[in-house]
Amino acid sequence: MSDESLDARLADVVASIPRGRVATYGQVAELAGAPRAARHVGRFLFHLPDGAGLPWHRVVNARGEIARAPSRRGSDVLQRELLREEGVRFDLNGRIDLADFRWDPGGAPARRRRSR
DNA sequence: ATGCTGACTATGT
DNA sequence: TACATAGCCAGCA
Repeated sequence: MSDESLDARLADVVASIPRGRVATYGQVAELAGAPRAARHVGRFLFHLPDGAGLPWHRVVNARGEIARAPSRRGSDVLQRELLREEGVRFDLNGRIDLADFRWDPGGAPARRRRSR
């Protein structure tokens, strides 16, 4: 198996992130079959075209913060706004509480916070 | 093949 | 809690 390239699997994983949830780079990498390739996830997203149709904004770093790219400057602002529209709440530090919004794949259907 | 880079993560101070 | 350093792995020159 794994005939497809890692990028193809990364795309599949990112596309699987449910709305209103976020996943860390390491998490996506692990699900794609490369537990230590968190950095590669960033590279993959960087190469990702605008019309890829992938929820790239749902991928954040392990601290629950939005990573910033040298060339994609401004994407961090857009990302934060998109997430906020999906119901993701940011704290005063501009960070996401991963304890509540981190995507739990395969497991339970992730109960929704009573933020409503 | 060898070496550098990087939208990262974990650990130490 | 924030900043600094080391380790990782896959892509690219």
